[in-house]
Amino acid sequence: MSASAISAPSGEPQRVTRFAPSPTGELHLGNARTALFNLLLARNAGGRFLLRIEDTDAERSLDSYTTALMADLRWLGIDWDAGPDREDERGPYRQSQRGTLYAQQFAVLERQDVLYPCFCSPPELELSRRAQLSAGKPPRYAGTCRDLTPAERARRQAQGLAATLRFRVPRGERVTFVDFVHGPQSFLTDDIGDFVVRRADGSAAFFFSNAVDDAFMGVTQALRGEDHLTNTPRQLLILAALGLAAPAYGHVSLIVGADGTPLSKRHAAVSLREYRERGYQPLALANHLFRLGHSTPLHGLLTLAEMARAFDAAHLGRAPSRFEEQQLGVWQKEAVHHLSADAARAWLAPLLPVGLDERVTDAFIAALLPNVVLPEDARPWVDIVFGGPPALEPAVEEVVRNAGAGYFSAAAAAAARSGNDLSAIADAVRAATGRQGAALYMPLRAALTGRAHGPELAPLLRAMPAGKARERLARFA
RNA sequence: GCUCCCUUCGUCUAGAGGCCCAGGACAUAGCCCUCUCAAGGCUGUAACACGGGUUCGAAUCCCGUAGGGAGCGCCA
Repeated sequence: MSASAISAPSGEPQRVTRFAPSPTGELHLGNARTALFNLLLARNAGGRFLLRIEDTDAERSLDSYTTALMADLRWLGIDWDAGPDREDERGPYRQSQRGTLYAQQFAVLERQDVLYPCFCSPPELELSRRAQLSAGKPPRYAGTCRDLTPAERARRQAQGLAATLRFRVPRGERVTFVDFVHGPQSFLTDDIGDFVVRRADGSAAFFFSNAVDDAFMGVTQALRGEDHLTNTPRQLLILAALGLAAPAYGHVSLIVGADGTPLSKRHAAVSLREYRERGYQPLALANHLFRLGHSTPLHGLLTLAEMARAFDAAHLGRAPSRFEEQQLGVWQKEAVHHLSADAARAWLAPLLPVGLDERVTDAFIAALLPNVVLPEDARPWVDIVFGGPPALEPAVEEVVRNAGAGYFSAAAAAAARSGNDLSAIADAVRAATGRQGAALYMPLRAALTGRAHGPELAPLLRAMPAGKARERLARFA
């Protein structure tokens, strides 16, 4: 669905959402879901979706992560109206390139005296935090530099001490807002310590750059992880001091593992890359994510466009959602079964022997697709169908032994006559032995594949190179 | 420690005082179909964390308890 397929109700400002990752690692499930939800939230109202890279931490941010992030998002089917590779007048979309704007806004705040330089060193701050914690108190900034006189500030500056800029949080006030997922929220400013808005190296800190960018980029709805909920008052304070409009904030619960603890490598693969490499379909992942912490009356595999139409922020969950790979597997199976012939070929091609005839390839895939969830499920069948005669697994040894020589000589003869036509072979065996049902088919399956279970025999046989079937049947004659 | 968030079947969830001895989907069990598996059809098992209130009536409102999570960073 294109952004213009649904137009915003006239008179209402266009909805703008964003995904704002920091390029300090691989895109993981939680972030991918946040991105998806924001995309859907925008598209649902015919709005715009932005991608902003929060790379203010020069030490940890890597360009390669940004590139990978964008590739992962696109793989999932998420595309943005504006972003680092699609700049517009609200950009640039990399925070590392927005220093001028931040400097202007710092100046606005400095004029109001809501900012003050803090000369405390990281070790000092760490010490203070630890002391407070062990005294059973909240580890907040102690306010050491809050009320320095101009002379004291000048003296420290003269010593060459690098200063951060802190936000002077007012005392005794209450910050309220309506979280569009959780409802009304209220925080006391006395519980909030003065926080850093500009680092000693001059770069903008998260609370500041994130809030300012949302305002200047015209973001109307910021849907993010619940870990940001208690930080929201700080950002509201900044925006209020700047006289900028805040977006509506909504916080989705975190994704947890099967045991209810925060999702980690211990539970499952957490990066999108791993799922992609294991052969998961992007649509499978999107469908699972769509229903994780979000509910819809719709059943079955949905396209991104359908998800956008059905997305409803009112049905965003407040409780943490457990990520279970088994559930993802259900969507994966659905997605695989819905694969077009071309897509299925592309999906399984890496497993197939090179130089295979196109018709054989297609027959093989058609036979196998209903029985596989991941490419690895198809792997053994490549050998069974295209390799040498398969050894019998123990479960079917007796099936073959009990069939009797007449069974297989009839089968082999039919195979020689009619090629890999299952019904011709079955007819011949039926005529020769009088068998029917499982007694008729199981020895064929066993001799042909070595296994008791597998894809349907007729299509599988069509994929098998000529002569192979006859050879396999003849070996028990 | 302080502040905040959360708690309905195994899982994702519906539910905004009577429509709920709680509905759906997936998972799971049984049956049917069937050469096996898968698919499909039918049937079933299965949950309001706990304790107090308020009310004629509570999954829904209030208080508390327990458990889980987040934040309190010159990380985002």
